[in-house]
Amino acid sequence: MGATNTDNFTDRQNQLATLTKALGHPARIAIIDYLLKVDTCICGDIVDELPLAQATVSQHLKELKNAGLIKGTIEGNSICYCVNEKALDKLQDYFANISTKLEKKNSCC
Amino acid sequence: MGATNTDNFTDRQNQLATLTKALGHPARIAIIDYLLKVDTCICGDIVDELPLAQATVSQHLKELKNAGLIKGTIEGNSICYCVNEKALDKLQDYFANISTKLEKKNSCC
DNA sequence: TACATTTATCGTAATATTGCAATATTAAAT
DNA sequence: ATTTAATATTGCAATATTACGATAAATGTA
Repeated sequence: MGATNTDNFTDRQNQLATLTKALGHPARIAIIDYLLKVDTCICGDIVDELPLAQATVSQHLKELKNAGLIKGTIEGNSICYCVNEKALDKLQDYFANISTKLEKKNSCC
Repeated sequence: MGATNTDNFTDRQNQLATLTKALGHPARIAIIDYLLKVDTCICGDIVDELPLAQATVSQHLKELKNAGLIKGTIEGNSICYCVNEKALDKLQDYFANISTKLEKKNSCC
């Protein structure tokens, strides 16, 4: 074990879990923060911004990319990482939907 | 290592990471789905709903509770689990905020 | 061509997560 | 008091994650 059982859940559930899991680390929240803050997405500076070694940051970027939350394009010598709007929109939809459901609900606890 | 370095990130970043991490498993998404779907939150049935053993479900519930995403109140013999609106509101705010930031942004990748 | 810069990958150690059977705990019901 | 039920906890094995140094790969520059 240690491996997540995905077979018995819906695609939607697995997809949402993939996205939220990818965000489930302060370094990766910080990366998203940074990408939203800077105008240009010239991104070697992510490493300088974060309190982690270059190899570790690269790993976190890879996870965000695998989950589809960011995309990277080669820009000469370096790489330009940007947030992927579509993935973040999915998450926004999910939580917005939850909020509307909660409004209609009578809280019982 | 294997332990997340939280010291060098902001409280906000750590809090958001805690919340998203707790949602980062299909079983836990499924639990939230279920809690939002049912009217009454009598909740021993979560175990019946999920394709996992009772011990495993209990563990997932514990993680959601630790993260503050759900709360459980003793209801006689059993326990009533409900979503915690406040925590979900925080997440909604986070993603809504991202969306407004993205609208103002010129996408570069 | 040689060198510097940037990013990715490999190897490895420490720790965390996932999952379940078995067992414990707690409260209701008999 | 016993028994039954619902949940939680423990113990354990398999796997995943986190972090970093070292190294590789790729590209730009002297």
